[in-house]
Amino acid sequence: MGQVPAATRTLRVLKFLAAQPAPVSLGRLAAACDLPRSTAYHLLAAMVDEGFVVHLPDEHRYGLGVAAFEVGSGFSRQEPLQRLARRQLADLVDATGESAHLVALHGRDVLYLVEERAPGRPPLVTDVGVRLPAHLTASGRAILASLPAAQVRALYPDRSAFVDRHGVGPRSLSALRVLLAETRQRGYATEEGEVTPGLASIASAVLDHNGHPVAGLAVTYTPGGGAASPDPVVAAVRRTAAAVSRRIGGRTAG
Amino acid sequence: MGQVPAATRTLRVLKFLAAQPAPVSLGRLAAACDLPRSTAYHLLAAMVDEGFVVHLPDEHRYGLGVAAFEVGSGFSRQEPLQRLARRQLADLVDATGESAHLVALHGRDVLYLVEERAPGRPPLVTDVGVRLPAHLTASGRAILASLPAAQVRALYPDRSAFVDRHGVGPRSLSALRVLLAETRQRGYATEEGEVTPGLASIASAVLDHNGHPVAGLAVTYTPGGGAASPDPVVAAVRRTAAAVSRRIGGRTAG
DNA sequence: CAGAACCGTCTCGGATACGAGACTCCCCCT
DNA sequence: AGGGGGAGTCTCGTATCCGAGACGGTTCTG
Repeated sequence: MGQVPAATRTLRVLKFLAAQPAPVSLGRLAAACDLPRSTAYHLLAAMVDEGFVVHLPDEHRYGLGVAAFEVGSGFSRQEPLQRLARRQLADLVDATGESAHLVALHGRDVLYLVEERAPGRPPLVTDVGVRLPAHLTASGRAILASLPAAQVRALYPDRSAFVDRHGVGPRSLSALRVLLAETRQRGYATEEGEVTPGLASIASAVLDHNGHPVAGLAVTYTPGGGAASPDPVVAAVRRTAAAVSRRIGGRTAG
Repeated sequence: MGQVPAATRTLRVLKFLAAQPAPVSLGRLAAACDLPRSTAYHLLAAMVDEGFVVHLPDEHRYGLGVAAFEVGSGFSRQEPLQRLARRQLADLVDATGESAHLVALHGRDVLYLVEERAPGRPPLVTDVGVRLPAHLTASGRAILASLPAAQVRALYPDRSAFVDRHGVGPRSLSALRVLLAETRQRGYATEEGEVTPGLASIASAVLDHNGHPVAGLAVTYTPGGGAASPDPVVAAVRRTAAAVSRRIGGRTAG
């Protein structure tokens, strides 16, 4: 648990609360975060004081407070990932002649953070701020492939999680697992026509310093559309993802 | 600092980072949060591990990480305040026959969280998700009036912070201070035609258990428009705000 | 080139924060 | 009524986390 248990636990509690659809009781929280009861009270009291948690006395529940919201929008305002990746994405576009983008995983969706369009390329459905189902996009698959299996399972508890856009793509957890295993084996993620018919993508994950994915980075192109073999694109995408990973002190994938 | 210093400090660091327009150096952070340097490293290491902070090694800066974003959107998903206040707002609308809403302060803006329209009343410019300058709205003024003076000053560092919509409203920090002092004296906040000409509002703040405002609650009406004196509305607004405050374990204002 | 300023890492001893546990309410069962 | 489960609060001793400080590296700056 590192060197600052109280801090780590506080953050874990925050993440746990953020993952809940509704405020939870202290019992569930303590159990889920593996906290002694008295410690849970200490922590929650501090979090309430700082406005990160609201206590709902007559429901015996704890929910997220407005400070949590402020922190979240602070991320959007600072755009640390955008700041880091924009230049590298532009270089990638120059090198490949194709459009590139950066996404973050958000629940089961990918959220487009940066988009660099190649001149003379068709506009994409994607745009900054747009969300798409992660399991259908190359960048989403790159992220999912770097997650522990347990987390993927938690994200996709049943078949209803597998929406599709054009009748293609995985429809079950086992199908997704096969896809992600192939992705890891291959060393990069792909998608062909599953987001937009006629367009394909190649993606790789940006990893932080303990190998957890923080973003996905992809190039979208028209397969067979005059472009040469995708091999140089693959190399460029992987190189760029590794470069961005390095800039956040992360490991380089694979 | 309560009983769990490490947790409290972690949260303070998060709030500080969230308030910065760009990633900051460790020196500035340690100074601003009044942390010993080595402690700051301990904390940041834990926060980086949990994904709440990104370290940008070649800029010597620390910024918010994706976990911060997830926590923020967790608040939006849970809607703890909305959950608490919706019913009370509906009762308020029934009692007054006027439209009512709940807002949170976000930077210098108020963000509309819940809106209950009274039947047969004109639609408002406000709608859930809309932002308006806090110093022009009644609910924003109610919140600002409950904040320590130092925080108000920090929010409005210079005249450029004072945008206006219809040429009315405070244009300087001192004018705002007078307005807020009047508000405190009066016991509730008002606004007349500063958001939309021809409409006025009466508001009161929702306070948490240490008296900090977490939301503002207002009724909007047409002044002199056939309605009786605003006194019963004032009483109803204050009663509702106190009721919501109580539901989050807060103090009742005044 | 010297010096200052800052960043990141590490060590280690003392103050203290954390966790076991006891206690009280309150609510929901039979 | 009696019993059980869970919430909230408090105490207290000790294992352990925090902070002073030293060290090395790098970047400015005069």
